[in-house]
Amino acid sequence: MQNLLENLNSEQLAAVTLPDQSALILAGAGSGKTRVLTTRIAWLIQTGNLTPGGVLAVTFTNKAAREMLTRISAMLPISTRGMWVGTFHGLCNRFLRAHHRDAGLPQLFQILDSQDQQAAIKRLLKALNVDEEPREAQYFINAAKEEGKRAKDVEIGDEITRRKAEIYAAYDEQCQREGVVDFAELLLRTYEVLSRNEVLREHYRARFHHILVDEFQDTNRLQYRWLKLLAGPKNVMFAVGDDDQSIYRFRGANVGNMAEFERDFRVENVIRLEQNYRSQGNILSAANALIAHNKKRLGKNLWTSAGSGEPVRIYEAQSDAYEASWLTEEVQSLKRSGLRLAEIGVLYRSNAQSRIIEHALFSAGMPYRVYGGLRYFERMEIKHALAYLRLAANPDDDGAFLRVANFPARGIGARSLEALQDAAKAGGASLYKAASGLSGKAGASVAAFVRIVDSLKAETQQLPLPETVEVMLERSGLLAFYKAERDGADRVENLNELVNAAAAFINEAEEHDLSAFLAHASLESGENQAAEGTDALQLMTVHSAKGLEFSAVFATGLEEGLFPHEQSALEDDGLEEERRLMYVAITRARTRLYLCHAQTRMLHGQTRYNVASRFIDEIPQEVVKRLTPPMRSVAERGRFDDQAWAPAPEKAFKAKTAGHGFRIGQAVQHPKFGQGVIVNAEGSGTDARLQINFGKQGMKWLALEYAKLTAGS
DNA sequence: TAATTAGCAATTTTT
DNA sequence: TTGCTAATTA
Repeated sequence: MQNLLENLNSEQLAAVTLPDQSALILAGAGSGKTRVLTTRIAWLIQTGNLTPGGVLAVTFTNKAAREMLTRISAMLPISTRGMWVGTFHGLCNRFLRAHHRDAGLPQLFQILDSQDQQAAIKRLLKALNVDEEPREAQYFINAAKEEGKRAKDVEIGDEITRRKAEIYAAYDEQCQREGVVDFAELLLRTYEVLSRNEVLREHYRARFHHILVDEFQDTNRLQYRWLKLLAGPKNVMFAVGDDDQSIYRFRGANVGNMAEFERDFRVENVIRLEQNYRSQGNILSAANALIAHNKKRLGKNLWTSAGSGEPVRIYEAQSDAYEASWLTEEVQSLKRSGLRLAEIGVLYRSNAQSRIIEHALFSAGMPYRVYGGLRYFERMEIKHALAYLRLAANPDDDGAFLRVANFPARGIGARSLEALQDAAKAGGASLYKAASGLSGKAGASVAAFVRIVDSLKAETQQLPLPETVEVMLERSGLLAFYKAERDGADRVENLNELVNAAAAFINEAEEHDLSAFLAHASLESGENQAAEGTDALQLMTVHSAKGLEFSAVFATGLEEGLFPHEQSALEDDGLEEERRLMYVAITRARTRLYLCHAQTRMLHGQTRYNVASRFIDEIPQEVVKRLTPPMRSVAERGRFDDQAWAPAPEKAFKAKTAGHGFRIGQAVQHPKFGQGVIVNAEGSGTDARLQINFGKQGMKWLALEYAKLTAGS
């Protein structure tokens, strides 16, 4: 026991050893949050307060769940089998498999990931013959479900909402008919079962005496209600989170849950973990000063016992290309000084920004790895393979049927499928069932496909999972198809990898059947990119960097309009969320932090002229060091062009002037809006209008004749 | 049925 | 500018 609690600081210790009452732990970045969470579980068990089976611990990612289990196993000589540790979705899946009857689901229900859901919605809209944006409908449905609302519960304010609610109702019917559930449905269905079934509810309430939640600031309304329902009046909730790192509001995360939790659970103990074990002093000062600009906070200040360390470096580049090539050189010099590339993170606000950075890195022969984009189980060929497996498990899965009926091509065209869909609709049956009634030429090719599905189902019934996958790859013709393709080598490799994935799954998971594997594939989208053995620079968005840390961090593209993103200005509370995002970026760094911005940037095929992000100004001067002379205008820039800090220009900067003395890129002063940069110009003479980026004041079109503009400093 | 082309829009994305 | 979808053509 002494061992467990060794080396905890006093706040961590207090959190770990809290008495049996609900608590909120405000855990700052790098404050040992996971350690507290896992030690708390281990301590409860070791002191006899709790049996492993009484633990319910919820995370947002599979990675975090695995990490938690590993750490608990390392601390205690017990099996973690009986614990419920997992993601909200994973745990709900487990619950619904166990109680599928009560939930009104088939035993082998399938899980739709976002991609599958979108496809299902598209199919539905087509069948209903309504003209609606699938994305819109998907957003509407998920938002409603996350509010805990069924179609009938949606408040109908106007015609548009009424239409969407109708689509929602039809979508739910379709899912029910096909035996599939989407991500939000996993949660909502579980919530509904627990609400109406008192026996089950009491059973789980009696079982999970302690409920622990990680990343609590990211919970949505439904997840919070789910937790509340499960906790009941007696159980103990231990919620760990950081309101300053709440960056997923656009996905439904509701920071307000933290305050609500304090009230609902009459939390007496709000413990703040403010000692940071990651970053050096100046970096933390920058983070603290920045986030202090936010009004809606629970309040927290990070500190460290490490020294102040290096200053925060600010680099101003002439263009996005300069930024990228400077970054490349800087990384090279860091590498020479002994830093591993994997210890360096390059962060940006949006994925589009990676392109130019990649270009520079690639030209310099610098190994890098980009996170984000397609993941293993999201790849097209894997989706196809999974569709065959889904049909083997449940032939009535229309989504899977449509996906692969004619892939590889076997003469089932759009017309055949339409005929089939009509027949299915008329008979109220699945496509698979309707297929036997089809006659003529179309009937023959469809029948051939049905035979493939049937033989797959029959042959794999008794086979172990990896062999099932192998048989499927052969029988479906997928392997043969990609082998014949010119550039199919990667896809063939990915498909073969699926056999390994199945083998790995039966080694690790408790259940070995096909539908468990399919659920796994839906819930765990897999690695972001095949891990390379080589040491590589890490490129990612700030969002995907959350939870990670690097010795050195480059935060790039810190410009008004980009970061904070211009779209955020339209959203309520948008700027504060952008600032939290910046806070996340800063707190990823251990010893060295670079903040970079460029004066011009190619965006959507046009050169944009940007001023530095306000977030840079919100960092105290005492902790920063400017690597470039503070430059105010493009006009002045020439003087610095040949200085050592500037890499060789790739191409001359283009600026146009319309005969009135002002030119694009020039800094100007306006009596009301202050300093800005001319971004665009139109007309000439008395018609001349200038578009000026005033940073905080926004982008404005001003008539030259009336605007009292003077050249800026 | 497949392949080409025009048009369009363009944050962030744990499951 | 890019990458995706929808419409058009061989």
